[in-house]
Parts: sequence; structure tokens; C-alpha cells
Amino acid sequence: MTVTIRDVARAAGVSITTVSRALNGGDDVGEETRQRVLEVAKKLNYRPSHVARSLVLQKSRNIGLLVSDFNRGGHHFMYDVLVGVHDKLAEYGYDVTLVSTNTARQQLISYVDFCRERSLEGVVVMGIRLDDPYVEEVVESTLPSVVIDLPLLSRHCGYVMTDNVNGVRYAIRHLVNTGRQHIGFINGYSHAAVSIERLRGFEAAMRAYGMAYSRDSILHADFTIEGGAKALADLLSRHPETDAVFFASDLMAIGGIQHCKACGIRIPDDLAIIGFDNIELGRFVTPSLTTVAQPRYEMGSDAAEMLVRMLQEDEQPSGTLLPPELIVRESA
Amino acid sequence: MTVTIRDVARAAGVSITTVSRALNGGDDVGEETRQRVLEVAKKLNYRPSHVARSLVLQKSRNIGLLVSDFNRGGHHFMYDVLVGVHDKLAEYGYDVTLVSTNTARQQLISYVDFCRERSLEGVVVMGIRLDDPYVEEVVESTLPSVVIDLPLLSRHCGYVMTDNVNGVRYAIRHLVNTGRQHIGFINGYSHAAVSIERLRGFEAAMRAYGMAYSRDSILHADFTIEGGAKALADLLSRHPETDAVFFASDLMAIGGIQHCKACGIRIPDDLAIIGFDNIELGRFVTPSLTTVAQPRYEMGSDAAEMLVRMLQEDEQPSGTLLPPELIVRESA
DNA sequence: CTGTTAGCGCCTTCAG
DNA sequence: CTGAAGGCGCTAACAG
Repeated sequence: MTVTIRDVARAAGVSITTVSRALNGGDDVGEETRQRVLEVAKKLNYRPSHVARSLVLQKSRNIGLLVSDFNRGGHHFMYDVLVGVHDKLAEYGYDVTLVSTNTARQQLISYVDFCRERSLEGVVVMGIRLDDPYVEEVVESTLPSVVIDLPLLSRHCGYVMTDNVNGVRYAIRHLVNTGRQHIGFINGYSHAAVSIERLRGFEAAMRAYGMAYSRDSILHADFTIEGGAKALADLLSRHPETDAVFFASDLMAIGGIQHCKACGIRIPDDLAIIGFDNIELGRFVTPSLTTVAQPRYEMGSDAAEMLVRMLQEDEQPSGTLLPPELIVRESA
Repeated sequence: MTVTIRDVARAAGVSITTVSRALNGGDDVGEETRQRVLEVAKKLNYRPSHVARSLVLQKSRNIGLLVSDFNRGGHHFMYDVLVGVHDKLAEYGYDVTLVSTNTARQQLISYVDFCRERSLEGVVVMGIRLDDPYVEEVVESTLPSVVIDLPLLSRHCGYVMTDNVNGVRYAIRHLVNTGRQHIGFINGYSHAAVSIERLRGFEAAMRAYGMAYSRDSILHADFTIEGGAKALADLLSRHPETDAVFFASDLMAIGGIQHCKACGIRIPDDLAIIGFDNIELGRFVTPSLTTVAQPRYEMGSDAAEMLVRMLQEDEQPSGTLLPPELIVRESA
């Protein structure tokens, strides 16, 4: 049925060894022998078995893409990252196997064991939260890994994420440059890693641009539309003088827009609004949303690249911050 | 380094064979022997190598998820389907490997050969178009496959897609039930498979509900927002009496909404609008979009299920139509 | 009930 | 330059 290296050897009248060498570019094969082998291999449409090769080489050239909480939202983000990971890995000749924490949990085995069973050489992790029980495993295991969007760093674990601090700074700078005086900030869950960074970015930027702000013009919401609307209502009741608000996510910002519409607040005339994430939706709301974009595809491909270097060049993992981009639309 | 079956055998004082049997639930092992083996295996944290097992069993328990045109538009569609495929396959103990047509093309090998190299037992195909050169290969190869959203059927190839005809019918029925008299239809590319079905559905539904319509109240656009807006303008200039329009995609429908806003046409009072796809965006536009939803996750998991049955029960592939759902919001 | 033997398809010393 | 032999980790007859 399937044609193996043995069939090629027989048809070419040489040994299996010679076929292996000819196909893998060994320099110790006669030129005409090699040609003959190549021809035969092609005629027979021979495909070397990756499984057999993996077994003997003890390398699978297969990398896991661990998705924590697979079926939760966050689609835009995940899909783009996934494509970036895949493309880069394919470029280097690695396959990618989908791994979900759910599956491992079901089978009651650790994710590292899950990967070991499959001889995965490394893992790109995405969608994981700081309070996820897997975090410890990822950081401490010797299985090479690169985490996306969470600053986990260890001997075998690197990360790639957006430079949140600068992302926030770009937004604030834009608001300052367009003459805003009273800038509020609606952040996400206070314990989320990105929230902490974005808060840091906000404070740093406000200081850097010489803007005063009070502690209670910084609110927290839950990353949802409703939460954003409610938080903005809150903020405005405390500080009616507010003329600009930076939201730590687009969804919350859109909630803010809806609130303004309902209250007759004009955007951006009365109030400027900037979000964070650049979800597709932002282009289509009215007014369209000014936002800070994360380079999703690049985050994936850079993570993949780091992992490959760890694997092939034995490079140390590191933390990479990717530059965000301010996308100016109508809302600010 | 890694603990193999041999280590377990030694530690338990039995032969490799016995370990294999004990672990795989063979009934020809003494109960106490089995217990001892299991204990030792657990203590050593032994994990059987899938690679080795694949080689000897000639089964990889690995399925490819072929994504045509990977980096094209950020399809939420793709992501949901992908998750559905993964979950179902994981349930049955299959791994899923990402395969993109780009990669195969780059390596100048057919996608079937690509899968053969990796010993993939079958493939779920998504994002492929009727005019894709891979279609022929998918249909004719003996590699078991299930295609999503394209009715390809052969000895080794089944499909899962949304029942477009009924989806359209639900939309039309809703318009009729809410008293609309002059219903227009803005379809997608005329050669796209789904467009053909949706047209069929439209005509059948109009007939079934006794609604008159003229040929030129059926237009084609290109699935984009701009295209939808333009097509609607066209339609209304030809048929000013139109009081409802069904769009073959949400994006086009949103274009329609924008056009109406620009022209002062009130939705749904003057004109009812229904889309197709249930993209996330639809919930957030104003007015929010009534639309026909496809069961994306189920499409993925059903496709996976069919494939598993083809593999395990040697079942014939078939064509499955999944029921769509009308989601009524403000626009109609 | 248990161990021995023979591979799965491939790569890699080690001898010619 | 080429081939023979051994083995990667595991399973499956075939004997005891």
C-alpha cells in the first residue's frame, strides 16, 4: 500500500542506507547513484514517514499550541495569533498540534505529560491567565515554551506581549495633543496582568505630559460593553469636567459610546474616547473608535520564532515587547 | 532521560510485553501483576510514546485540520469551527494538526502527500472554495475527509454545512409575518456555492408564501459593506416601493444600514433588513441586526464526528445540513 | 498467565 | 562510495 524506503531501495537497486543518504543530502553518495534514487523516489511518489523519522531521531518537529479555555470568547485575538504561530512554524518545518487545557484536565494528566506523550518539542501558550493553575507548570517545566500576553520568564519559558505601557502612552499623548484637559481612565479587572501594566502606563504618561489627575478618575470594569457604560456613567457623575476617557478595552469603550449616545453627549466634541485592542467592531461603530492596536499576527509569529531559536540554537528565552499602534478614527 | 516501557518492565520485574498488556487492558494478565505494573508505571510517571505506537500500529490517531487561505480575513467563523473540531476530536482521543494549503503549496507537494507524510488518518477541510484547485484532490483522494460549508461528496469525502435554503426561508417568513410586501434580495457572488443555494431558498420561500417579486429585485454584491450599501442604493432606485431586504451576508446588510442612515431611511419602519451569518458585529450596530445564524461550533464538531465514524466504523460519508436559526433583533 | 521473537520505517555507526 | 547490522519504543503473534 504505502511505499516505504525499502521499496525505493529495491527499485533503484541499492541499499536502504543509500536511499536515506541520497534523500537527506548526505555528501557520501555517488552523484549518479543519487540521481537514480531521486528519480525512482519521485516515480514511486515516495514520502518519508515523519512518524518513523521522529522515533529514530527522537525529534518530532512538532510543536504544541496550547490554548487555555478554548471555547471562551476572545476570538479575534486568538485566531490571528494562531495563524501567526502556524505560518512561522511551517516556515521552519515544524508542525503544530492543537492542545487545550480542557483536554488535559479531562484526562487528568498534566499538560507537560500530555506534550511528552506526543513528543512535542515545545509549546506556544496563549489565552492563559495569571491565576491559571497551569502557569506554574509552564514556568517550571523544562519543556521549552513561549507564552503570549503574559510575562512569564524562566530558564525554559519566554514570552511575547504588547508593550502596554507605551500603548497607553500613545493614547494619552494623542488626547493631550488634541487639547484634552481632564482625562479619565477605565481599566479592566484590577488583578489582570495587562491591567496592572496599563495602569502603570497611564500614570507614567500623565506624569510625563504634565497632566493632573485624581485617583478616583481611575475606575475598574469587567471588560464588557455593559461594564464600560456603567463605569463611564460613574466617572462622569464624579467628574463632570472629564473631556476624554481612555478605556483598557474596545468593548468597554463601545459601552462608553453607547452611554454617551443615550445621554446626548457628543463624541468627540464633548468627550473623546479611546479604546484598546482594535477589534474589528471598532471600525463599524458610530462614531468609529480610535484605539490602540496590538500586532496579533506578529505576536504569534515572533513567539514561534523565539521557540524555534530556543530549540535549534539553544538560545535563552527572553521577554519581547511588541510595539502597539495608535489607530486614529472618529472618537478621538 | 525519558522513561520507556523497558524501564517500567525492569522496575516491575516483568517483560516488556506484560507491561504493554497490563497498560492496554489486555485480559491475559494476572491481576496482581497488573496492579504491580500500574503502580510502577505511575511511580515512574511513565508515558507511552504516541510516536512509537503510531509506527507499530500504523495508526496515528491524528487528524489534519486543513485551512485554505489561512491568513485571509479574520474569520470568527473559522475559529468557532476549529474549536468545535478540536473538542470533538479530543473527546475521541484524536489529535489535530494544523495544515494550511499555503504550506503544501510552498513545498510543492499535494495536500494528500502532505498528510501521508504525517500519517494523518483523515482531514477536516474548511475555508475552501469551489474554484480551489484542491477541491479535486479532496474529492478524489482516498484520504477520508469532511468538508465544511461546501457540498462535496464522494466515496471518501463527506460534508457538513448550514441548511441555507431553510435559513433564507426563516428570514423571508419573518418578513412576511411582519407584514412586508415588497421584499428585495441582495445576494453574494453569483458563482459562490452558498449564493446559489440562498437564491434557491429565496425563490422557493417567496413562492411558498405567495409573494410576488421581479427578477431585478435580486441583486448581487461582493460580500463587503461597501458593496452592500451600493447594491441597496441600486435596488431602491429601481424599486422605491421596497419595504424589506434580505442580504446574503451580515457585512452587506450593515452596508445597507449605513446607506439608510445616510439617506434618512428609517429602519425597520421604512425598510426592514435581515442579514446572514450572525457576526458579532451585528449585535452592536444601530439598529442591531436581525440575522440568520449558522451553528458554527456544531458544524465543526459534527464534521469531526462524521470523520471519526468513517474511520472507526467504516461508515459511508454523507452530507449533513445543519439547521440555522433566525435571530431577531431591531432591524427587522 | 508470561516471555521470546519479530518487526513498524527510518537513520546511523561501522566495515568494507 | 556503499552495504550490513543495530536500534528508536512499542505491539502482536507464537510458544511455553
